Order: sequence, then structure tokens, then C-alpha cells
Amino acid sequence: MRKKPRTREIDPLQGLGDRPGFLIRRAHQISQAVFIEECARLDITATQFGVLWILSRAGELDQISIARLLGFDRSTTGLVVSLLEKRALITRLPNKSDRRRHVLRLTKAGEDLKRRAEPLVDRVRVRLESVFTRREAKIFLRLLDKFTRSFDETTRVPLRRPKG
Amino acid sequence: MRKKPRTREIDPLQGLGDRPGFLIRRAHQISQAVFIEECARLDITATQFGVLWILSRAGELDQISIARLLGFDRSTTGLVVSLLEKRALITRLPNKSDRRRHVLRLTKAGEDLKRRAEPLVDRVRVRLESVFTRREAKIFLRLLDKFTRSFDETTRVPLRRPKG
DNA sequence: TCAATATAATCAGACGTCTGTCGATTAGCC
DNA sequence: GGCTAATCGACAGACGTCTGATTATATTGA
Repeated sequence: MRKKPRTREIDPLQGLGDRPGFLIRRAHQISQAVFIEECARLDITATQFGVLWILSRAGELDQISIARLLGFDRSTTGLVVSLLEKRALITRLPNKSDRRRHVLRLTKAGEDLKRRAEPLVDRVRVRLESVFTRREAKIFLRLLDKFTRSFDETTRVPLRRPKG
Repeated sequence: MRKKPRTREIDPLQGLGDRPGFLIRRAHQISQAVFIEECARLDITATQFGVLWILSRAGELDQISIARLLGFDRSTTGLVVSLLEKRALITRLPNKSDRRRHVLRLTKAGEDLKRRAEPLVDRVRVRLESVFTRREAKIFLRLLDKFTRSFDETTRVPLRRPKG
């Protein structure tokens, strides 16, 4: 029970470990790990699921729209998309009216995977929130939402949320 | 003032954008961006600053200890450390008593950079917290702390905090 | 003493992320 | 029609992160 700071036991993290940036980084590390763990058997990452999700909701979208909706960088989106295409989870069809664009759409396999992933992703949420009381979880999400929204326009890739 | 969901305007993010994992990812993206922005002229990342900070506090440490204290992966730590060594901000000396180990220590340049970075890193904190009231910021940090501590032992790299 | 185990560090491979740049294409303007 | 600006998407380069494998070294125990 090493509890005595008597012995001048320094905490090397003091002054760093309580900074928001540090804690957010750690929280991100944790939530990524939990996601990977829960969805291991589907071999899917949170980022990839985001794309499947958004395509499932929107029907079809081009790369840039996906990036804007999810807050991904264009390059990141390009990589994720080509990875999903390689796995035949989405198709990438040239857009007739604008040949710069490719219209993305879920394949049957993509739909299936997305559907099978949903309960697992729900488990991720449950696990992440399980350390809080219901009230705390609500506050946590509210503050995170306030935080991200407040910085939205200052980021390179602001989210396009219809809610405003 | 597009406010009517009358027109069946779907929010493609609904059901995803309010998940803790999604928000945490976004928050991480933001805090990273702010850090980079503030510390651009020192050409230093949050991760790199963490190593400088911890070495400044501890005097000398080996790579694994740094990883454990900061919650980095061993490989990550190795890469960051070699990068800092290349910039002559730290030295890496073989440990006599245990030849597996390399003892890391800040160079003069490393000390200087760390000192010059401190006010900038403080500005990062201030900016990140500025979107909250003082009370909210406190709660936010408390909940983040609870979150990260609760999952600490389940992560691959649990933080070694003397405070327990 | 020798074998088994544990630890430190490196390396390879993968993914996510960002920056910056470039070419292709479209759209706007004269 | 033709120049120009804007946009899309590709690519290269960099960093952080994780996993898994490997090597070198210590420690422990039979």
C-alpha cells in the first residue's frame, strides 16, 4: 500500500497526466482498443465501420462527402475506401456527370457486414459507458459533444451536421 | 434555418455521432490539431513532449519505463525516442548493470526545448478548456480521469501511477 | 551448470491520421 | 471558345499506434 508521499516519491506524471490532451489521447487509445476487441471476428475498425454506416444511411455518396460527414481527412478517407473496395464491401462507380467523382455504394456483403457489426458496436458503447453511472454517462457525452462542436469550425475538416 | 425534419432530411450521423467512441476520436483529433498548431514553431508533437517532460522530471529512465509511465506502446516509444535522439534532444547510453537497457537522458538542447515548450503547452490546455465554464471543465476532466483509470488495467499498457 | 522464464529492445507489417502536391476535370468569367 | 479558379482524388512522406516475431540479456530454479 505505498501511500506515503513521505519518502518524496515523485509522480512523474504530475502536471501532465491531468491535462485534457493527455486524458483524451488515453481515452482514445482505450476506446479504439475496445472497438477492435469487440469487432475482432469481423475484422473491422471503427473508421471502416463509420464508412459502412454512413453509406448504409445515405445510399450512395462520393469520397469527399463521406470525409465531411465523418470528419475524416480526404487522404484517410481515400485509404479506407480503397481498403473496403478491396474487400468487396463497397463498389466505386464513376460518376457520369462529374468524372472526377466516384460514387460509392455498399455491396450486399457490405450491407451484411454492417448489419452483423451493429450489435457488436452497441456492445462497445455499453462497455465504454459502463464505468459511469447513467447520469455521468449523460454528462460525459454532453460535454464531449459541446467540446467537439465548439472546435468544429476551427478544424481542418469540420463536420457537416444538419443539426447545426 | 433548415429546421424542419418535415422534408425527411436525414441526419446521416444520427446514431453514430453521439457514440462515445466517435466523440472521443473527434476530440482527440481536435486536441492533436491544437497542440500541433500551438507548438508548430518548436516542431514538436504531444507525444514527443510527453517524453521530454517525463525525462525532465525523472532525470533518467529506460525506454520501457517511459512507455509505462506515459501509456505508450513499446514500439511507439522506440520510434519516438529514436526520433528525439536523432534531433539530439536526448542521449541514449548503455546501462552498465543491464546491457539490455539504454538509459535515456535529456541533453541541454532537450532541456531548453522542453522549457520553451511549456508555456505553449499551457496555452493548449487553456484553449482546450476555453469552451467550457470552469465548472464544466472540472467535471470534464474528472470524468475523463475516471474513464481512463477504470480501463487502465484492461489496456495493453496500463499506466503506472504512483497515486494508485 | 543448464534450462526455462522473463524482460528490453528491435524489426516488420498494418492501419489511421495529417500535410502537401499534382493532375484531371469542371465551372465561372471574359 | 478559352483562360482561370475551384474541386476531386491520387500519391508521397511523415508520425503515432498497435500486433506479432525475433534477438539479446537477466534471472530463477531444477
